[in-house]
Amino acid sequence: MTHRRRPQLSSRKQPQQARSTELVAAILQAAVQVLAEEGVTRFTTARVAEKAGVSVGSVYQYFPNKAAILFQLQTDEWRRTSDMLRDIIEDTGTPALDRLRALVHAFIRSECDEAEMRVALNDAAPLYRDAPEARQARASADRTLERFMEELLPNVSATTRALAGELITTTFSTVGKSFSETPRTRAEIDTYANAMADMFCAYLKSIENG
Amino acid sequence: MTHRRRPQLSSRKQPQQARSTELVAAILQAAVQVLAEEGVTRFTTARVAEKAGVSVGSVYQYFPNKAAILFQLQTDEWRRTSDMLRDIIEDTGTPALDRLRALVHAFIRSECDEAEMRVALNDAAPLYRDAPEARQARASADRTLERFMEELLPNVSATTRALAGELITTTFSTVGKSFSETPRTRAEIDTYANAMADMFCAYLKSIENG
DNA sequence: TCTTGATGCGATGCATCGGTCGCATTCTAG
DNA sequence: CTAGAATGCGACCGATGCATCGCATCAAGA
Repeated sequence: MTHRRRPQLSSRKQPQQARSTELVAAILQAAVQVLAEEGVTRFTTARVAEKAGVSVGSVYQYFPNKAAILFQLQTDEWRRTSDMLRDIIEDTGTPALDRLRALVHAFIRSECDEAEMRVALNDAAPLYRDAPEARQARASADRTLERFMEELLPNVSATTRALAGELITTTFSTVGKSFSETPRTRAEIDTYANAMADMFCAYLKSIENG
Repeated sequence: MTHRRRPQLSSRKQPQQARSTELVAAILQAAVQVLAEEGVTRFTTARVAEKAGVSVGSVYQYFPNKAAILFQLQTDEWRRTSDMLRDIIEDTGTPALDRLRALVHAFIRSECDEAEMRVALNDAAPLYRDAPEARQARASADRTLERFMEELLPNVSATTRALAGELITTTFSTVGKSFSETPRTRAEIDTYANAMADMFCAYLKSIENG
């Protein structure tokens, strides 16, 4: 590993007047469209600006560079899904394993929604992956899942629980991404999510029983 | 989805004299180095040529474009790992579940070897992913795994077996990739691979027992 | 109304990259 | 030995992309 770029991703300045906040919103919305319709390789500041009905200069008023736009989209995405997952986890009316199943279903479904955009956003990862902001953002999402694992595996050593947690979370996240790369029907999604939940449940039971 | 490029990936012409085959080898070797040391974003034909001690023109004698070089690397990679996995699967002296465990271990280990190159190669996927050659290459690898699944789940309907097979294969391939993105010690690799194998075994048992 | 900072603009600079083309060099068949 | 094919070269071209900068426009308080 050597010369990977460490682009500045934090925003250049905050919009203050009403028109500028609308402008930023328009840029982000256009960015999503460009990403979904053209893919990363054709994702350029000029195209985003054009689709947003805005000039390139305005884009650079609020984003230090191209990667920052993509990182913003990814960050928003992470926040949305982590909120969604936390809502499911904290619904302490239903049994833990059922919540796990619901979790898997929700995640896979959400991955398949707007799949084009998500796949392209994933392709863009090398543009911001090495930035410190990205590492930090990922870390915060793990906290809630950790607590959920304590609930799922109360009678198990911390190390094996951590291992199982890491395995399960990276499984449903990476497999979900891969699954959503090809178009799926609603039925396919449900059967697949069920299979994955079955796998997790079987695994967890096998751990509890020694 | 719209304007994704469909680059020509098949080789421009075959080397005939000795020096030209050496040249092609030098190019591919240099490509691996550039990819590992600089990442996709800095992977250019000029840099590859320079590191190979060769001119750009010579590169284009045997590769129609940049994507073709990357695709060649990926294809070789796929062939190596699929050969390795087949060797393990066809070792009919050991029980099926042990072979599955060996499979997981071997794959994860190989992913962690030369991880830099593999991660970068993965980042390059959008450059050739949509090409028909790539789809075809992936399909052939599935055949052997299908047969292995028949051995692992003999008393199960074809549909559930296919589902389980797809889930397991995409799991250990995508999770392996994700796992190898951060540097790992040998011990970490083994514990993680064991956990994954445990999960698969538990899942398979739960399927067999209804 | 005037002033001042915020906002918006887009032509333009600068860099890079992918790929080509005409020519030089090396091999090999006859 | 020689002719012609294969190979190798690298300056160069067109295209594209990212980002900037000086200027025009707008908003809002004095």
